[in-house]
Amino acid sequence: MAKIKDVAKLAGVSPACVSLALNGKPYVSAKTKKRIYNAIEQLNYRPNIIARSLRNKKTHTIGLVLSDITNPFFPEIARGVETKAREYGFNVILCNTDADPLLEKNYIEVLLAKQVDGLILTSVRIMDDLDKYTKENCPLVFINRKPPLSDFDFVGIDNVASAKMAVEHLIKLGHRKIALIRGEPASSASFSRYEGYRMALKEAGIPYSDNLVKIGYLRYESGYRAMESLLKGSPIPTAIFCANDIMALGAIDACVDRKVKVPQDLAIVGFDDIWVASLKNVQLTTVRQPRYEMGAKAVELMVERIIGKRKKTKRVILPTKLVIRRTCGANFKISRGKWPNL
Amino acid sequence: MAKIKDVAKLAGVSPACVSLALNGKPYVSAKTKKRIYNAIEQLNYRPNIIARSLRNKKTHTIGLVLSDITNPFFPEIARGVETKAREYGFNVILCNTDADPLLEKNYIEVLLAKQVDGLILTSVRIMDDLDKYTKENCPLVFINRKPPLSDFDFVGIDNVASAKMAVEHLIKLGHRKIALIRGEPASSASFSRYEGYRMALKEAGIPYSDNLVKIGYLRYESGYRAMESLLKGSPIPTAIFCANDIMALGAIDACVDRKVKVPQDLAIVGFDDIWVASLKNVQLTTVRQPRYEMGAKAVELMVERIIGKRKKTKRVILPTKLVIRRTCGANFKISRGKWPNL
DNA sequence: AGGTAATATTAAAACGATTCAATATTAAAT
DNA sequence: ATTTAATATTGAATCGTTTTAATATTACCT
Repeated sequence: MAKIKDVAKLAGVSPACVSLALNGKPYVSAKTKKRIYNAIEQLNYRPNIIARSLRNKKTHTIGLVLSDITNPFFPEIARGVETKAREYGFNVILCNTDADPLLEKNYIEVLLAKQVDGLILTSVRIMDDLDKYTKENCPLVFINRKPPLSDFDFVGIDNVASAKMAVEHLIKLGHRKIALIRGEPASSASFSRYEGYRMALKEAGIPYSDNLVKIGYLRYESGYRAMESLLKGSPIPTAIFCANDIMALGAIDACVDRKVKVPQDLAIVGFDDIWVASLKNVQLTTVRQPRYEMGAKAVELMVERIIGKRKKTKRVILPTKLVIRRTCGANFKISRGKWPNL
Repeated sequence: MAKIKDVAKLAGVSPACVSLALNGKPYVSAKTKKRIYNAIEQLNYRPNIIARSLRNKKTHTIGLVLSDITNPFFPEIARGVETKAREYGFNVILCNTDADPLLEKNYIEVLLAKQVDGLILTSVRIMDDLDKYTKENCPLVFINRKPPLSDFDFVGIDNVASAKMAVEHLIKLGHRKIALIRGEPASSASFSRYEGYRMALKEAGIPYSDNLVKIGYLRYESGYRAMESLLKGSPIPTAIFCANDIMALGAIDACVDRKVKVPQDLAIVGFDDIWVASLKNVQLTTVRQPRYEMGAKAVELMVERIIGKRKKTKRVILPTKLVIRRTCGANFKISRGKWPNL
C-alpha cells in the first residue's frame, strides 16, 4: 500500500505538502496540487485513516449499543443513526448485547478503547456505574431508556402520556375491563407505560386490579403466555394494552389458537408500530414511535457534543401517535360473542 | 486519559515492559506484573486501540455492507455477522447503501481507508470494477449475490434448486397456472430463482408463459402491484411463487383488498422465511434461508483469510428448507371459489 | 534593484502503542 | 567464585499521518 511518503516522492514534494493539499489547507499552489493528485492517482493512494485518527484524536466512528438488531424495534433506530451519522461523516459500530449488562459494559469499554467519538445506547440495562463515563471525553446519548441519576443526553418519548392515550382510546370505546401486558419493572420506559395505564384508569374512575396486569419481557412468547394466563384468569378482560407490538402479536396468536376473535371478542392495542402491524391480515392498533427520528436525533445530540457546541445536557421528547386499526377499530362496540374452550 | 507511559512511570518500569505484560508476552516477572496492574487500576488506564492498530496493522474491525437493515431480510444476517465477529474479537461497522452502487463504492473505499481487516458484502450491486480489490490485503466475502467474474469467497444458497423445490410443491398440489413475481434481472440470486421456476415447470411439462411472470423489486409495494397486475391479466394463475417474503406479503394484501382468498382462491409461496411469515394470521409457506448462519459463516471465511489459513477461494452453499404453512397448505386442493371484482 | 509582504514548501515533532536488539539481572552449573 | 544460561527489562525505532514553526520562493511596490 502506498503511503503519503510515496506520493510525496513521486510528486517531488514533501509529505507535509501532500497532507496540506489533501486536507484542503491554503497555500498549496495549483501546479503542485495537480502533481500531487496525479501521483495519488498513479499510486492508487488512500490515506490511512488509522494514522490520521491517532494524530487527530478523532476516529469519526460512533458506537451503537442495542440489545438485538433482530428485534423489529431496533432496525429503524439503527437506520436513523447510521444515515444521520453518514451525513456528518461518521461510521457506526453495531453492538448486540442481548440486554446482558455484562456485555453492555464490555462493549462500552471496547468502544471507548477504540476511541469512538461518541456512543449511543438504546434500551440499556446498566444504570448505576454509568457516572464514571461522564468525565470521559466521549459523549453518551441514551435512547428509550434513561439513566435515572446521572444527567446524560437523552432521546425518547413521553411514555406515560402515550400509554395513557392508548388506554383512553379503549375506554372511549366502552371497555372497562382492560388488561395490561407490561414490560419488566426495571425498565423506566415499561414503568412509565404502566403509570400511563393506571392514570387513564383512575381518571375514568375504573378500579385498578393486579389480576389484569401481566409482566412480559417484550417478546412474542411473553405476549402469548400472558394472554393465555389472562384468558384463564378472572375477570376476563375485554381489551388489552400491550407494552409493545411483539407481545401484542403474541397475544393475538394466543387468541387465534383459542378461537377468541380480535377485535370482536377482545380488543388489543400495541406499542411501537412496527412494520408488521400495518399488514392487512394483522392491522394492529398501536402507538407509533418515531424510531428512525429517534436514532437520527440521537446522532445530532452527539455531534453537538463532539464539536463542543453544547455543554448542558439535553433531553429530547419526540411525539407519538395513536394509529387506529382493526384490532380495536373506531367503530368497534363491545359485543362479545361466545368464547369456546374457556 | 492515562497512557502507557503514565502507567510505566507509576509502576516504576518502562513502557515496553507494560506493553509486554499487557499482551501476555513471556518474561515479565510476577511482581512487576502486579505493580503494573495496580498502576493500571489506579490510573484507570485503557490502551488506545487506535495506536495499537497503527502499529500492528490490524484493527480488529470488519465492515458489513448491506442495502438496508430495515429490510427484514438483513437483521439476522447482521446478527450472525456481529455475534460470530465478537467471538473472534472483531467489531462490525454497519453500512446501509440502499442498493446504490455509488454508495456501495464509497463505503468500500472508506472502510478500506479505515483499515478494516475484512469486508462482508451482501446483495451487492457493483459487479465489475471489483477485481481491483483482489490485490488489497483486505479479504472480501460475499453473501447472497456473487460477483460473476472474479473469484471471491462467497456464502449463499442454491437458488435454482430452492426455487424449483417451491414451485414443485405447487405443482404437486395440482397447480398448473403458476405465476412468478421475481426480483430484478440484474441480481444473480433473482435470476437463479427464475431459472428454478422455469426448470420446475419444464420438468412437469407445463408451458412457460411470460404473462405469468412479473418483475418486482423485492419490496412490499412491488408485490402488491405485481399481484394486481396478475389478477387483471390472463390467464389468471391459481398459484404464485414470490422471490421473497416481503413481496409475498404485498401480494397477499392485494388479495385481501380484492377479496381473493388465500389459499382457497390462490396459493402463495414466498422465499426467505422472515419472522412475520410464521404469525398465525399470516402463515406464509416459504423457503427458509439460514440467514444467521450465512452471516456467521461469512465471518468464518473472512477470519480464515485474515489469519492466512487459506489462500484458495471458497464458496459455501447452505441448505434451504421448504416451510409449508397455510398459504398453500399440504391439504390444499384447488377449488377456486368465485372472485368478486375481477 | 532592493525591500517587504504574501504565498509555498518543508523538517521535525507529535499521536500512543509494539517490538527487536541490546543490556541487566537472577539462577544454575561447575 | 566464576562462568554460562535463562529470565527480565529497556531504549529506540516504527506504524502513517498532521501540524507548527522555520525557511524558501514569488509577487508587488517604490
